[in-house]
Amino acid sequence: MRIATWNVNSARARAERIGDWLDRSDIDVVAIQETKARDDQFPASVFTDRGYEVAHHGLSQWNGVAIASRVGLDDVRIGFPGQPGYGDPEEREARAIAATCAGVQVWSLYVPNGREVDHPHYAYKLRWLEALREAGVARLAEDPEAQIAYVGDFNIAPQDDDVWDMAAFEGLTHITEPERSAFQALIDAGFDEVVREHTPGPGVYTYWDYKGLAFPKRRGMRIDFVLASPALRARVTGASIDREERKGKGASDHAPVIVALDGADDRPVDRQKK
DNA sequence: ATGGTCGGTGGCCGA
Repeated sequence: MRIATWNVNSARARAERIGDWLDRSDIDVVAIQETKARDDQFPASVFTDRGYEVAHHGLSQWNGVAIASRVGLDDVRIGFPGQPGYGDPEEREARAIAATCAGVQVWSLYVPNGREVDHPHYAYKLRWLEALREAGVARLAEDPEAQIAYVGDFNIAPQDDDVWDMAAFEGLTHITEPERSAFQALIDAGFDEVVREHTPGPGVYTYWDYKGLAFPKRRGMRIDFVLASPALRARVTGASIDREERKGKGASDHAPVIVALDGADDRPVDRQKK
């Protein structure tokens, strides 16, 4: 089984590219972030026309998350227990959706950006991550064998090598100690990050800004991850970052990130169709 | 080449 996560930066603007990517990528489950659509605007047919079930959660032109699966899509959940809102703690943004696909609970997560270190959005980001950790701890306490994948755009570069130039990020979000601690706390809670060991850096990224020819200049960031509970972590056989998808006109600023699990239809990641 | 990012929106904001 192959699970992917991809911040598409608008499902509508990216619909044709998403379809083309599905056609060539042999993906069983894909978690999508930043659909930038309400449910009534989401182009579900991109997925259903190709034999995927899809669940989408979008409240406005901001955020928006989805999961598509061709191996079953059960027990869809909107938001995680304790997920805070921005400003009004009761008003949750469309940043988390989950579904159980072939026995794996996949969470498509769009972690708040943080904007600036002294901005309220930054404190919100840290609150949001801590609440996610608490929800994960509670779930694993209930069922230590649960196969849970926390996947998506974490908007954190956990290591210095995860940005093209640390000096360029002085004073900015994504690389601060509290953000990195919040990410590490998820790992310490039992959700190991499984992509890096199969895609070692430096210079390996999942996001490149649209501005300033960042992609051709190889100025990127590694901010999209797959975190796996212990039972799921034991099944991971490989991972890859589809850097090709960042190329050309009409690309998202994020590349898809793919993880392979053991299973009857598994095949080596380095033999995947391009 | 006197510009040099997108997307959604509505006449700017968010990333």
